[in-house]
This record gives sequence, C-alpha cells and structure tokens, in this order.
Amino acid sequence: MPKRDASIVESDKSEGGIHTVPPEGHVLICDDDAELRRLLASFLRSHGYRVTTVGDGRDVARQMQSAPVDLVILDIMLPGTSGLEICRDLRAGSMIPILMLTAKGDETDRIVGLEMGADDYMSKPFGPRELLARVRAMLRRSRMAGSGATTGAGGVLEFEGWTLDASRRELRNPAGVIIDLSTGEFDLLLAFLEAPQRILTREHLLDISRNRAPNGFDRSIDVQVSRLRRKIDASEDGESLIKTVRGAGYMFVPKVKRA
Amino acid sequence: MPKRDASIVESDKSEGGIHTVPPEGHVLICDDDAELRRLLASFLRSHGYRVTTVGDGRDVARQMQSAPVDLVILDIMLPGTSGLEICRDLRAGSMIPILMLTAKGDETDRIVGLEMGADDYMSKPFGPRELLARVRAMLRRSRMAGSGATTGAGGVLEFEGWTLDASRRELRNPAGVIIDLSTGEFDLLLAFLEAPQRILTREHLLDISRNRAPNGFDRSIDVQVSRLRRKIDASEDGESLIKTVRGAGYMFVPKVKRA
DNA sequence: CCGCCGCTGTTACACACCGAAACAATTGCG
DNA sequence: CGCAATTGTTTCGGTGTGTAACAGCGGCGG
Repeated sequence: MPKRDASIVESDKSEGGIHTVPPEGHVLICDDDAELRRLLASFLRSHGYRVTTVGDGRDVARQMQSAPVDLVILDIMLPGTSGLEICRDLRAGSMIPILMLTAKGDETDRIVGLEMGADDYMSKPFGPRELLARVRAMLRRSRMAGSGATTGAGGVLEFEGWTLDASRRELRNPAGVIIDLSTGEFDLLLAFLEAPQRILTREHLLDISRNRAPNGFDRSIDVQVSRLRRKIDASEDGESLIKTVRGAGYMFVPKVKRA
Repeated sequence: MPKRDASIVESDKSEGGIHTVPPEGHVLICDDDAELRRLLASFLRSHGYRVTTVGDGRDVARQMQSAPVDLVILDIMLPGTSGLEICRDLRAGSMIPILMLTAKGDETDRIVGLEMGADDYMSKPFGPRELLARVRAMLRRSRMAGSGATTGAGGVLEFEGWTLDASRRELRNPAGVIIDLSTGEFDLLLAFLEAPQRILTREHLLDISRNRAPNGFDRSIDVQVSRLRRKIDASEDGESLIKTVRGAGYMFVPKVKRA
C-alpha cells in the first residue's frame, strides 16, 4: 500500500496531560486541505474528542470500517470523490451524523447537502466556537436518537385509545381531538412511549427529553410530568397513566402499540 | 491538424497505480494569457478533470465540434472575438455551462456576461479552491438539470394537495387557485420543501433563503415564517404546516413529493 | 423626477413555555 | 402518631416566539 500524504494522521492520542477530558466521541474529518485538517483536529482534541483525519474521500469508508466513528465532518468540495457522494454512501448504510463544510456563497451546495442527508452544514470560514457548538449538538442528538427518542422515524403510537403521531408531533385523545402539547411535553411523552412498563429515572428522562444532565436538585422533570399528567389524565378515571415509583422515577403504565 | 498545446490529461499526480481518478468532466478553457491557461489546466487536471485549452476565441467553436466538452471557462476580454460574442454563440446552440472570467471590479462586464447567458462569473484574481468550487457546482447543476430532479430549474413539488412550480415560482392551493407569494415567501417555502421533516435553524433558513448571515437579534425569519403561514395555513385546520421547534428552529411537517 | 405601492426588516408588545423555588400533599418508617 | 423524605402543584421570573405596526427601500407608472 502506497504511502498517502495523510491517510491516517494521528488516530487518538489524547494528550496525557493535566486535563484528562473524558472522551466525548470519535470524530472523522475529511478535507483535502491539510492545514485545515490539522487545525480542526487539534482543536477538537483539546476539547476531549478523539479525532481521525483523512485527506481523500475514498479513505472515509475504509476508515469507518476499521474503526467506526461517532460523527463525520466532510468537506463538500473534495478532489476525486465529491463530498456529496460520500455523504450519500454513508447515509445509505448508517445513521451517523454528518456535518458538511461548504464554501461560502454557494447555496446550491447547502441545499443539496441537506437533501443528501447531511445533518448540518457550516460555511467556511467558521470560528472554532461555532464548530464546537455544532459538533456537541449533533453528538447529543445522535446519542438521544440511539436511546430511542425522536428524530425522523415517524411512527404512530397508540395507548388507551390515544394516538401520538411522532412525525407530526401531534397527540389525539380517544375522541380524536388534537390535544396541544408543548415541545417539552411532547418529548417527555415520547420518551415514555418508547419504553413503556419500564421504570425511567429522572436522570434518564431529563437526558432523553432535554439533552441535559441533572443539576443536583433538578425538579424540572417532576414539574413537567405534572403538566403532562394534567393533559393526558384529564379524561382518565382515577389512576394516572404515569405511575410514580418512589425513590426510583416514573413508569408509563399502558400498553403501547405501533400503528 | 495542428498539435494543441495540452489536450490530454496527465493522470492524477498524487500516486501512481491504484486509484485512477474517475474523470469528473471535460473542461474547455479559453484565455489569451498562456500562463493562466497553463495554471488553470494543470490545477483542474490534478483534480480529475479532462482539460482542453485554446488561446483564441475562434477555436472554441471548432474545438466544441470535434470533441464536445461539459463546461467552458471563458475570459470575457479576448483579442479578436470578444468573450461575450462567443458566449452568445455557444448559448445559441447549447445549454453547456459557461463560467466567465472578468477583470476585477468591472461590474458592467459581469452583468452583461450573465445576460449573455453565462451561468456564473468569477473575477480575477481568484483562488484555486474557488475555481474548483464553481466548476464543481456548475457541473453538478448541469448534470442534475439533465436528469430532471431538482432545485434550480423547474421541478414541481407537491405537499398536502398544494403544488409549487419552482420554475414558474407559482404556488397553487388544493383547489388549484394560484396563491401569490412574494419572492421572500417563495424562497423560504422552497427552502422548507427542500428539506421537509427536518428541523431547520433560523440561521440555516436565513442562509438558504436569503444568502445572509444572522446579525445579532435577527427576527426576520420569524416574521417571514409568520407571513408564509398566514398564506399556506389559511385553508388548513388547526395545525400549521410549519411547526415551531422551540429553541431550535422550524420544521416543515408534510411529506413532499416531486412531480 | 416624483409619488405610489408592495415587500422586507425592525421594533414592540402579548403570550406561551420552562425552570427554580415555595408550599402542599403523600409516603415510608419508627 | 410524628417525622423526614419524597413527590405534586402553584407561583413567578426569564426567555423564546407570534404578530401587528412602523419604516426604509426599490420598482413602476405618471
């Protein structure tokens, strides 16, 4: 195998220095500009990410196979294989989050990028802060999707005569009337429906429905559960659909069917 | 037949053997500056393009006939036949993408160039990456226009009985009545239709529909969304086709079909 | 050149949403 | 029963969002 100018730069190598950051995730960067690769990689590493870089689109698939990563940053403009093709190919086989780098001013690229399945894009030039924010957000979302909740998968869920259309974010009561749910209420309910008859801790619920870590004395889930109960238990007799498990969390009681 | 100074590709310089870059397309460069010709040609070749160069406008037509190309890069200022004439002549007989090179700062040239049918222009001096970006974008657009599906030229998009004819910039409601949209409303709607069931941030919407970056506390998207909703939700019951995702952006809910 | 008119961005205000804190109710336990 | 821990609910302030109103701009017909 011929030596590539930068086939695999430095894979991991979190510096064994003072701030040992817990690994946030493994990021693969694909860009033909070596200097930019170096910059991005070093920046992300200093923020706790494991980073692999490649300079050629054909190495992406190869790299992914040998060591799956959590997120791909892809320059839309690549010599050889276009970033868009790579994006499409990746999408064909996985749900991995893709962040596209696009040239400033070419709106076609951005739209096509999104159509091809990129999850986000960023136009050059961009600041490190922005990059970090996006990477963080995307990884968070992806983790959440993995554990069951939201994003694309638009199924219809049924319980006790109620219907929740996940793709439309719409809830109907047994009578067929649309019950307005705030974003937070919807996310929480969805979290319950994804794991019925299971005890979900406050921490888990907070993580799923808000992408947040518990803040010590965080009671926001209690409050949100209360508000949700007010809506979905309105027409129920006596018992709540959401049972409290003292000392543990909450449990969604009814059977849930996917329609 | 006279020997042309550089008619055939030298293969990708990086490494011999294994991966031959698939030909991205055949580019014809017409410029009287031999040095620039050489530079452009060599750069594009190194990125997988087949390149032919000519130094005189009269050779363009000739070359096109003997070996059709996929894109023409044309200096607007040429001795003998003007670049503009060549552009017009090419346009008369084909849809081939034309990229005009103009002197820096000459606004008039650019406008005239576009009126003559050039697809894009680039003012000198320009960087190689910018060149590559434009060439790529243009070829992609042209390929897509050929295959029918897509953005720029006219596709017809359908959602919930509504019809948007992108080429005519015309929207019809389920009853078939034309609903007037301002250019801004149209662009925004198009941005949504290009990426349905996805959360688009205000920043992205602003970028896609206006080619603008958000400056500070820009609420223009909110307002524009509101205006658009007033029109397309008019005949809808209750729920808006454009859902607000608090803290994130907006999402176009219905499925979109290309007709 | 002028005034009209539609479009767009900005501002302002009302309202919905959420989280934290306060307070009430319930549970578990001795 | 009394007490502490835990949970339910209300209240309140900060923030995000919807939209009306206003103002600037540019096109277009006199």
